[in-house]
Amino acid sequence: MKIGELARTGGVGVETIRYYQRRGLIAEPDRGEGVRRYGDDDVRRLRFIRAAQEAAFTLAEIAELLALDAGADRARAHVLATGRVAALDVRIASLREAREALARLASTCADTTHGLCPILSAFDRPARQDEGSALATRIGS
Amino acid sequence: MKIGELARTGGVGVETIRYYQRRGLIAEPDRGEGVRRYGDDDVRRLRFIRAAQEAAFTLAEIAELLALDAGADRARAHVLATGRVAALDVRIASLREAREALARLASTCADTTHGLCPILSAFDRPARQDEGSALATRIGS
DNA sequence: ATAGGTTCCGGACCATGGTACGGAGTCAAG
DNA sequence: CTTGACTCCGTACCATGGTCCGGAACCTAT
Repeated sequence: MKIGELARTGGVGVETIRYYQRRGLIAEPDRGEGVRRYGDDDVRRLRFIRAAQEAAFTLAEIAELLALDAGADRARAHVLATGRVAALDVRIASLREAREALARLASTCADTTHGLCPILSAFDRPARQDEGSALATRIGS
Repeated sequence: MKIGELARTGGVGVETIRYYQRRGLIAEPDRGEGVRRYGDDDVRRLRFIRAAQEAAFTLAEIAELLALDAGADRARAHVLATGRVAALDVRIASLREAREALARLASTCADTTHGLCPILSAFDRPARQDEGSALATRIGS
C-alpha cells in the first residue's frame, strides 16, 4: 500500500505519517525505483501509536516503546509500563474528581430561575471517597 | 499580596500568572501608585484554573467558564458543564482501557528471563467499528 | 502518451501553554 | 538613602504535535 492508503487506514493525514517518520516512529521503506510501499506492520505500528497517545504517552515515549519492542529489553519495558499505569491512575482519579465537580455544577445550575451557580467553587471540595463509584460501575474496567 | 506570593501560593511561576492575565483568566488589579496587589479571590481563581486544567479543559474553555461565573448565565453554564461531563466520561473510559492494556503489558513483561513481551500488541483490543476516528478531540497532558 | 491524482521533500507555518530576557520602576531593610 | 529583591512590560523564544506549501517526480486510466 502507498502512504495515502496507510494514512486513511490509520485515520490520520499523510503529513502526520511523514511527521512520524521524521520522528522515527515509522520506518521509511526503500523506494525501489518508484514510490514507498507499506505493509501490515506499518498499520500495526500506526495503530499502536494512536492508542498509546490516547494513553497520554508523548511521541518521545512511544518512540522508546517501539525501540524496546525491537530490542526486547523486558525490564525496561516493565518499568515504562508500570510507571505509566501509576501515572494513569493519578490522571484518571483527577478526571473523575473533575467529572463529579462538573456534574454537581450542572445540577446546581439546572434551575435557571433561582439559586446559586457557583462555577468558581465547583472544584472547591476535596472529592469524597464514595463519589464516583457509580461511575466506575457504569464505565466498567 | 504581590504577584510573587500569589504565584508561590498557587504553585506556578510569576510568568504564568502574567500569561493568565494576558489570556483574561486572572484580573489585573489597578496598581495604585505602586505595585499590583492580589487577594483571596485571585488565589481561588488560580486554584480553579489549575483544577480545571487537570480536568483537561483548555485555557479557552476555562476562560469561558470564568466569564460565566461573572455573568450568571445559568443555562449556558449548565450546557457547558453537562457537555464536559459527557466528554470526560468518554475520556475516562479511554484512559481506563489504556490503563488495563498497560497493566497487562507490565505483567507480561514482568518475567525478565522468559516469555513474550509484546509491546506492539499491548493495545490490541477486540476489534471495534470506530477505529480511525480516534483522537478527534484533543488529548490532555 | 498525456491528464489528473499521488507521492516526495524541504521548509515554513500554526496553536497551545508557557518560559526567558532586559531595562525600567518600586519596595523594604539596614 | 542606598542596595538588593521584587515588579512591570513588551517582546522573543521554547517544546509539542502537527499542518500546509510548492515544485518535481511518479503512477494509472483512458
